[in-house]
Amino acid sequence: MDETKELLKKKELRVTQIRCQVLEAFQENEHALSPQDLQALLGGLDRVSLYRTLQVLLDKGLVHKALEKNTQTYYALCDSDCSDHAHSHQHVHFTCESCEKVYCLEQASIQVDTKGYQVHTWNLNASGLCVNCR
Amino acid sequence: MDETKELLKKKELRVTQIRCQVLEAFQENEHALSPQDLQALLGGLDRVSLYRTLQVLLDKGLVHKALEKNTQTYYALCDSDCSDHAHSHQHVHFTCESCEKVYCLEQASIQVDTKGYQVHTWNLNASGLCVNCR
DNA sequence: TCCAATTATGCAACATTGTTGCAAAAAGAA
DNA sequence: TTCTTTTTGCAACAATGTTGCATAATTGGA
Ligand SMILES: [Mn+2]
Ligand SMILES: [Mn+2]
Ligand SMILES: [Zn+2]
Ligand SMILES: [Zn+2]
Repeated sequence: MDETKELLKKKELRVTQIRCQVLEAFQENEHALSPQDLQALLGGLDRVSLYRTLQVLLDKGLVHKALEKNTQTYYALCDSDCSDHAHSHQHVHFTCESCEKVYCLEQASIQVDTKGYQVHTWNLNASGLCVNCR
Repeated sequence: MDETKELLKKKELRVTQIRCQVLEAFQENEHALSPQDLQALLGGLDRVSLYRTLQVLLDKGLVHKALEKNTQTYYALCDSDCSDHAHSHQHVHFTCESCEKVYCLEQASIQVDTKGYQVHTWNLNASGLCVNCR
């Protein structure tokens, strides 16, 4: 059985064409994807269905929002230990100025002192040159 | 002469009503403002004129984008040493989960190790409780 | 103070992104 | 296959932002 089918069944989601296609697109790309990227990759699929598909994958902890920029939202696959109620995404998101891809840097370490402001979550969007373009 | 008029003249911008109003709104609020906030504060001014005004203030280094989230862009006053070609905004932006205001934390310190990715600029959006709501 | 040149504003129209309601289609269980 | 439930696709709508163009305001100088 397909890997994507397994993912969906584990989350008790129906296996549909669009969900498989979207998950496969993520698996075939190491960088985050915007809804527009997905539309281009998957060839003119319905916008509404795509947004609803992404919402379902978000809700079930299969993808997460990697970057929200300029009305352009990017998504990336979650870690296998993410679930409906426990999304843990305290990692750096990196936009390459050369290839314009958005990467999740799970391994990056960060230390912040916000002096009086009590931080619950943070979202660090860095940009520069990725390992491939450097 | 008004403080806002001086700011505009220093940047060789014409002194107009909408520019003064927008700058005053920023001066009277310690937190960042969205175009929608400004429309509400300044009472139904034209949307197009507001966006063009913000763009001019951006271009001249009078304001900067504090946060871009969910098609909602916030702006805040620059430091006095910002100019057309030298915007320096490597500071933390903080969204309070209680009062929903967006603050610039110039004093916060941050250290990131992105292991192989060469960071030119970064944008840290933290959320939690601000000093007033804590 | 008024004029002329330049710049800024307001309006209409449009673009993009995303959402909602609803009927038709597909998926899953039996 | 057949039935029930869920998902999809379409139309319509909403919010945010942009562009072109005519009108209005600003500024420097007569
Ligand atoms: Mn996740
Ligand atoms: Mn600035
Ligand atoms: Zn790159
Ligand atoms: Zn607060």
